[in-house]
Amino acid sequence: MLSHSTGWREVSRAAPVFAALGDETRLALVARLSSEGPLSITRLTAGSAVTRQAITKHLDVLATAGLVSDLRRGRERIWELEPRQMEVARTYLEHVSKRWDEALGRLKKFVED
Amino acid sequence: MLSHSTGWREVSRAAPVFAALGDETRLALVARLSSEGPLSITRLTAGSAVTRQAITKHLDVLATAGLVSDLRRGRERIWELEPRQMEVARTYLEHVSKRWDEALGRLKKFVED
DNA sequence: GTAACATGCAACCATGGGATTGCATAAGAC
DNA sequence: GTCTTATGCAATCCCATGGTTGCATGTTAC
Repeated sequence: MLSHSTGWREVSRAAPVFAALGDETRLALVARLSSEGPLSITRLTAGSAVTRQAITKHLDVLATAGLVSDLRRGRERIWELEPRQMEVARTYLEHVSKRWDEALGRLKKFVED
Repeated sequence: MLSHSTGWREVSRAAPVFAALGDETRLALVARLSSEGPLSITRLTAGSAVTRQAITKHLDVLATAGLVSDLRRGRERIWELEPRQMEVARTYLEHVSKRWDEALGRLKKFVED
């Protein structure tokens, strides 16, 4: 993909975040962490249908996207939400919506003239 | 995955939308459609590095997620943004952030008591 | 009607992603 | 010290996905 006028920098920053959120299991993990607060891997696994290892991999994906972070407490590993990174995705959507409205405005003006 | 107390319905609705947005090529398509307005397949292909067929497939993915819609104009197929579906993703992120804040609030109260 | 253009359809290929199983290691509990 | 619990690591499997090429079909232009 060539560098394009339409904010390519933003695209390549936001896409991985969306990709990380674009899986039901991961989105459910984000939901649980947001409502129940920081949780260990085994606790997160207990509420899910898949294996602990699968959950671990999903958490790694979320961590790579900057959506969660971990800290060690004794023998367990606690994961918590990193809501700042979700802002990247949210503002991106707002940005797109806004430009779309502007495009509609231009079209309307064009038709009227 | 078991039906869980944490808004599973919402999760399974929002995940496909995030998944559709989680690809650089597709996100770039969304960006172009938002800034330039409705465009045909060939026009969209012209600004991209991949094949027309690849672009078509990506548009199909976006359409399945409800993010774009198409209409025929003569021999060409015009694609335009469907910003309503992006609201689903945006409100989901807001929802998660809000619950996270509440969780922090509960934690703070717990520590203080 | 014929040429050029826009798109559709189908087969194919390579890679990555989601999930599993089995075993190893580290840290509390007693 | 031993047992149990929480996690890490690695190999493996299956399938979805992103991309391609080649050819067919429909539509506009002249």
